[in-house]
Amino acid sequence: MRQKYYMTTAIAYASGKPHIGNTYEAILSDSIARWKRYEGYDVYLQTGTDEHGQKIEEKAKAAGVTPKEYVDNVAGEIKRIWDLVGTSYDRFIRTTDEDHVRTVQKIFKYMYDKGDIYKGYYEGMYCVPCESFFTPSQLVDGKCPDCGREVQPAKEEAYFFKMSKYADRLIDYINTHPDFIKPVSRKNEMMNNFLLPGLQDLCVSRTSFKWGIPVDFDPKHVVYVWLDALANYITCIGYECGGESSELFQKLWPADLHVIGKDIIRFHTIYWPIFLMSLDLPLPKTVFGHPWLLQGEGKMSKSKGNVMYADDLVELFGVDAVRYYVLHEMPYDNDGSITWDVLIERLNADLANTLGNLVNRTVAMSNKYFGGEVRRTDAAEPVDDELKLVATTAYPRVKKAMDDLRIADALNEIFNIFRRSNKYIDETAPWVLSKDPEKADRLSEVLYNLIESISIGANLLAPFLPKTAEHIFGQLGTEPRTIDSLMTFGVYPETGNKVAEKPEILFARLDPKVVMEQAEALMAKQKPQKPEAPAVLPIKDEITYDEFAKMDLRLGKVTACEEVKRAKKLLKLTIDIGSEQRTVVSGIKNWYKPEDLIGKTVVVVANLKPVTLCGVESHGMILCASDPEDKELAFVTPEKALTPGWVVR
RNA sequence: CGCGGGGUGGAGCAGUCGGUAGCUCGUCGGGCUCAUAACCCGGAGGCCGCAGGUUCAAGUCCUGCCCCCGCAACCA
Repeated sequence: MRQKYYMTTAIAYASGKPHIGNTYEAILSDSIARWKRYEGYDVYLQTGTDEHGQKIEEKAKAAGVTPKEYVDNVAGEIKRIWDLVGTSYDRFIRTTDEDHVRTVQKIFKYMYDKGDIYKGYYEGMYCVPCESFFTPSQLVDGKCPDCGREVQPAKEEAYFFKMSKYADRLIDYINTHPDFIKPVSRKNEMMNNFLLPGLQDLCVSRTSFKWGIPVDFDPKHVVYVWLDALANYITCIGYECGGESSELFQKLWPADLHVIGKDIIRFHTIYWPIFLMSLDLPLPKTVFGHPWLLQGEGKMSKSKGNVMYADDLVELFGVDAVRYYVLHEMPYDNDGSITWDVLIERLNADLANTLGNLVNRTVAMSNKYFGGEVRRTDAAEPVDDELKLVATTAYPRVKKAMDDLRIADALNEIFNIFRRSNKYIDETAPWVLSKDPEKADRLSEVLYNLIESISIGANLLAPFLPKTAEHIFGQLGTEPRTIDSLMTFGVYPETGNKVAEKPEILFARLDPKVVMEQAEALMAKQKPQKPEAPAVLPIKDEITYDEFAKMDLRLGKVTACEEVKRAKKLLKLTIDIGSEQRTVVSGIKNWYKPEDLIGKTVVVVANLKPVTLCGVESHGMILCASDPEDKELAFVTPEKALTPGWVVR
């Protein structure tokens, strides 16, 4: 019986259309899955969408549709893109699927009955985008410690999970299972930052919004999205909480590999294992946190107008070109990057020149010299040995790279066959052999060696570029073969086989000029709304004198000034306003050095409500003049030296 | 000391156990003509961020420092 291999992608958050960086995970996982299948495993690949949460509820509201309508639309889009890039998943789960919802409710109840979840009362600060609560001590400068955005005070009755109960077991598991977290650098991060300092109990329910899985025995609560989302890995294959799980589940669990982005490692290596322990289920074998695909230097974002989408790329270059690029360009531990010019260069150099041209010239020669008939003659020469060696040792090398999840290295190993083959053509110079009728056997052997080498390469390539591999098989007049046969040279029929009559272009060379024009057209579509900052800002709405008179402006003299630590733009000023020394924080570090300001007389808004900025309380603000884009800035100062405390009006 | 990632020939990256610094692209020169102006060979080009230290030997280990990038963060 074949050994099972259960692997998953993270389910994609259905808040918007995924870009090529998100799509990378599907392509990566699919390639691993196809590779494992080729190796003989009985692979089950799971993917899907994560569809609950306050953020989606809000997005739907903004779009004027129900949350369900909203996620139906986005999930459809995600599935379409996953299909487009050829993801060979066995199930595409949605967290709104009925079976998932039901099982999550049971899981919640089970944990509650077991005492791992208890009801409490939550008082704290809530960050909407992160869907997380924080205690005041966890906040950073009064902001969300994860994303840094505004948090709102919130109190709610809530359910908590006793994380601490399982922490020791988890630490022990991580320490005794070196393959659990990959790459290892992430493991240290988790240990040092979360586990060793001590885990806090996790709030696992919400009452502040509705779009989630209701807790069935207390329906004003919905299940925390992460508990909901993570559970997909077991609900998807038929886990039955407290009952008889499906055969599929019995066979597949525990998962062999969770492929996830490096940003959600914490959820997968801490919370998820602990939830599983609570359910008395074994833990997944490996969690692989892959790096991100960045656009050039920076992250892709709609506001930058630099987002690249898989469907656009596929339309321009074809599926396999896109797959090749993202797989090849992604280092193991560092973030990869995608830009239009590197994309063009890669595709031309590797796919068109090295691979496409190789297949083309080989097929062309075979037709030209032997009418396409392939025949092995055993007219071997020492020069053949190295080619054969490269071809027959490629599989173990690729396997090693794949076992380490180093996909880019694996591809490189495969391309070494093609590079070596091109060189072999030069070494043997078939066009010279063809001129001598005596050398027909040798010529035939040379072409056989090439065709066999390319076949081996194409077989290895199939998990990564399935369509291309098929295309090559068609060109060579052969079929996929078993993985073990790749270590034997000479599996291609020794006689009686024919290659395609006319070589077909595998990958056409791209003209950078043309492609860049298309690219710019695409990018331009993204940012239609880009209002140029006007030279002069419009005048604000009228106010009454009384409203103006509420402001208390005073002259103040700067007596001390220093930088605010951890802040890039802030200076902390101490200002004598006659009656007292005021501390004012101002975002003018880019324009002034602290020592420049000491002794200056400035205008202070003296009755402004104090706020805390980067941990420093600012009581008042100083008046500055600047252009609309804040390129130039100067504080306002009286034309004559006057006494601090005097009123400005 | 907010978090994280880096500094290696023009660009992008590899460098596992410390032992002659490699790969892809580009560039220059040459070759070939089967092929998609493609393919093959060769050259140039590196104080491996800086400074100390350990060592027979350091890109690799230790200490300190500098710089870059992403995220976050407040411009009251």
